[in-house]
Amino acid sequence: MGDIRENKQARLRDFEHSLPMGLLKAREAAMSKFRPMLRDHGLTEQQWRVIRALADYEEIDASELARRSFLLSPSLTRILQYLESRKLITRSSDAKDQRRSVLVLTTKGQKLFAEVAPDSAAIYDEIEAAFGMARMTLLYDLLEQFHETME
Amino acid sequence: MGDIRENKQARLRDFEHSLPMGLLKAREAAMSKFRPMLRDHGLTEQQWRVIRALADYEEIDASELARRSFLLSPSLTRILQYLESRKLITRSSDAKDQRRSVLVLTTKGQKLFAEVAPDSAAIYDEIEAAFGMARMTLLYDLLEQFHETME
DNA sequence: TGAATTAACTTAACATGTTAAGTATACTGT
DNA sequence: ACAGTATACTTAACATGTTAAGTTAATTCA
Repeated sequence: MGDIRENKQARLRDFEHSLPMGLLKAREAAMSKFRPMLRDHGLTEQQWRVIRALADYEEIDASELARRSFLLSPSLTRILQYLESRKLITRSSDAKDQRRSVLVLTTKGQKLFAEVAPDSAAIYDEIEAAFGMARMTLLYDLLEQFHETME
Repeated sequence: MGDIRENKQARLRDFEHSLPMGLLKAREAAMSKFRPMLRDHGLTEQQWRVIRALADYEEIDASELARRSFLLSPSLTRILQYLESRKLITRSSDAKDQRRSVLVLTTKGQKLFAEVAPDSAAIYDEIEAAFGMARMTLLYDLLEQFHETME
């Protein structure tokens, strides 16, 4: 029972150093690297998540898009309205199920994606280089394990 | 160069499995355990962060409170107005520096803290038991390292 | 087959996140 | 002393988070 270990456990009891706070701070640290770049492209991080998900699929319905971009449907509804107003996406209703909307990136949307993607990748590369691939994958694995444990 | 490792690296390139998304999902998984309890007590997670920080200090000014609760000042301003309207805190201005407000938990606020704290601790215990102390501290350490690397 | 239920959104209401601008007080150097 | 600057908030404006309720279309099953 070393003091070091006891101190670590004690710190995790201190809410400023709790796991939820650690997750929040780590994410904020990461996103602060991306936000200025996205801002220069006129996008929020959530709008970029949607565009990125749309770029991966020819067609995708709103439910699937919400899952993949990890947004709640009310948020997604608003974002899709905005992206449609900027003519970055088009919506149509699924012929086989009129409840579903099918979203597609317009040419303009694809163009924007092509512009932002390299900048995004460059920042990701920097982060990876600074933190190291080994710790990066270890951290990601732990996050996934944690997520699974919480289910 | 095992395939397993290459796959992991490839997955981290897939934004749905990127580190920022992993951080977001892990945090959401954790907070979803706390939110219903906080809701029963009539608090949001941010309001609870503020109350918790206030409970740790006799007196604290808004800047320090923002740092400790990890909130931006505009958010904190609104939250303090709300908590004051519920008579959970009082504000006064620092005699030595009129720019600063000094926040203090009222008796009602202390009472609420005393009610919520055990429920919060219980949930934290469950999470700790489920995920294990070893992985918990490892994950937290990695998060701190990541945070430091990003500075 | 048609009333009840479910699914896929959308709207509403309120709280917070984020950036920029505004206000009042303190400090700094001449 | 005082003009200039910095600090500590506060306000504003817009976007998203979160929960609840509403709407329309599909599905179920008596």
